[in-house]
Amino acid sequence: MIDLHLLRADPSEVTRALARRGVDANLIEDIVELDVVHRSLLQRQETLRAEVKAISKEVGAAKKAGDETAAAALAEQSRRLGAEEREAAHEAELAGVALRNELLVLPNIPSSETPDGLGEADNVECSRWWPGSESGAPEPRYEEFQRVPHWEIGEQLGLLDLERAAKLSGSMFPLFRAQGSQLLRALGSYALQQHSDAYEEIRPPTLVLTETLMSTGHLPKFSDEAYALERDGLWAIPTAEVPLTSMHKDEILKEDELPRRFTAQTACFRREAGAAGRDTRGLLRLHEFDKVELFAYVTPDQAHEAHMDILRRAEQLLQDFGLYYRVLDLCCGDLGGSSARTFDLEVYAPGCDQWLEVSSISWFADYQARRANVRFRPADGGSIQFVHTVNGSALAWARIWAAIVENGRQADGSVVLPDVLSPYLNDTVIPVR
RNA sequence: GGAGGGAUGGCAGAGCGGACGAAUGCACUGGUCUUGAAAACCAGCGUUGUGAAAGCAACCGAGGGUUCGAAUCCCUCUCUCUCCGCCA
Repeated sequence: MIDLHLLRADPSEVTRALARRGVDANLIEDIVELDVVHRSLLQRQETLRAEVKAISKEVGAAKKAGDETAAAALAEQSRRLGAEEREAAHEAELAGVALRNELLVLPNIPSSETPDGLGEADNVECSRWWPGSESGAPEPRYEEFQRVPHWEIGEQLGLLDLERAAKLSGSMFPLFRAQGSQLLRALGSYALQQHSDAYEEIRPPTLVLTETLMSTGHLPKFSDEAYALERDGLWAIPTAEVPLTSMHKDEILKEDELPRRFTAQTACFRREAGAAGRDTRGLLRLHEFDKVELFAYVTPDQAHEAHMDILRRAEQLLQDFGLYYRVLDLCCGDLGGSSARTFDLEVYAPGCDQWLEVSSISWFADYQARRANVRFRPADGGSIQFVHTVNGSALAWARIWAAIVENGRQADGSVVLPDVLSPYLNDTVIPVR
């Protein structure tokens, strides 16, 4: 949610900023008008309420003085005003709900640093890395034996059983086997261990309340994207960002306990409703996948550094795995609705010859914190304000799994895994069967 | 799932129709005293909405109701504690 005060104070500035991501100016005008109406209704109600309270006091005084006639007359007057107040309250309530509903679907204001642009094609590539790139090695070239997609390798070596997965859950659900499953576990363990120096490890619930999914901005706008358990009023989380953002819901933190950093690995569930038919092979797009998330509540001053820390850590993991990747600075048009600025990390998978998005690292300013009502008390005694939130994947494992397996394929068909994973594996070589 | 108890300010805990935004204690902040600290004493000490301000309004788990008036009475829900049942 963006700040209503900001909208009141400078509607044209908000309109200009949101136009960068294609929001219609009329929508903002409507909200400003609704706000004026809402406040005047609220004021009318509160005035009536104050009168009722004042007269009620007089009733008590009159009764105490033994003047029953006066008391009855005052009570009658108060009753009439009370009826009026209820009516006013109802109107104010309706206006308030309408205002809130409009505000909830309004996206965040993009950072001034976020590049202009309307779609994917306008994202800015900031950097590329590949093994040896620091010391001037040329961009990687791939051997013919690395040009085998992971779903074929997975089947050949008994690492992946998508056919049986479909039998259980339908398409786009993975089933890892043997060393394939171990690789997945190793990836998660390695990452959580790497982050444990500064990020508290959390294992949150995977099913959450509607309001929890509201806080991050996934609802109300994107309900088609999430799995719902209607009978119980619960939603399957699309990312650990969701429970982490609401962990301190309705709390006021102390400035000196910020930043608070968390890391969590969870299953992530996505209906991928709008993506029917796209990237459906193998592990490219799944309804369920495991992901380690990095998250922090910060002060506005700490936000930039915290955002960069997550980016650095995600990149470090990719470098540890020796993967060829690029960093994209998402333009306004491709930015998620809650985000002010986002970097995407894409890994090159030689077997399917595609860049795979494996991380999305975002600064939300106070947009999510306002929805989740997470605030902090400044150390200098200033007034309470909303925290900022930042988060990013480090990393989304299914696609990393695919990239590692395709990269590591040897001429004989076996697969060599990154050395850094050896403490978590029996063997870093997956042999031909 | 069944029976019973509970939910009040940072914490503990009183209040159980009008004088309650809420006693008291602890914690915290400022002051006096002291070379400094402790103790003692004095003062202050929640959040939100609205407003230029004074002020007005809301908040005693949440939502609804009764009443001229609700922290206080009634209903529903949530969470929690104890006991029973079931279960990884």
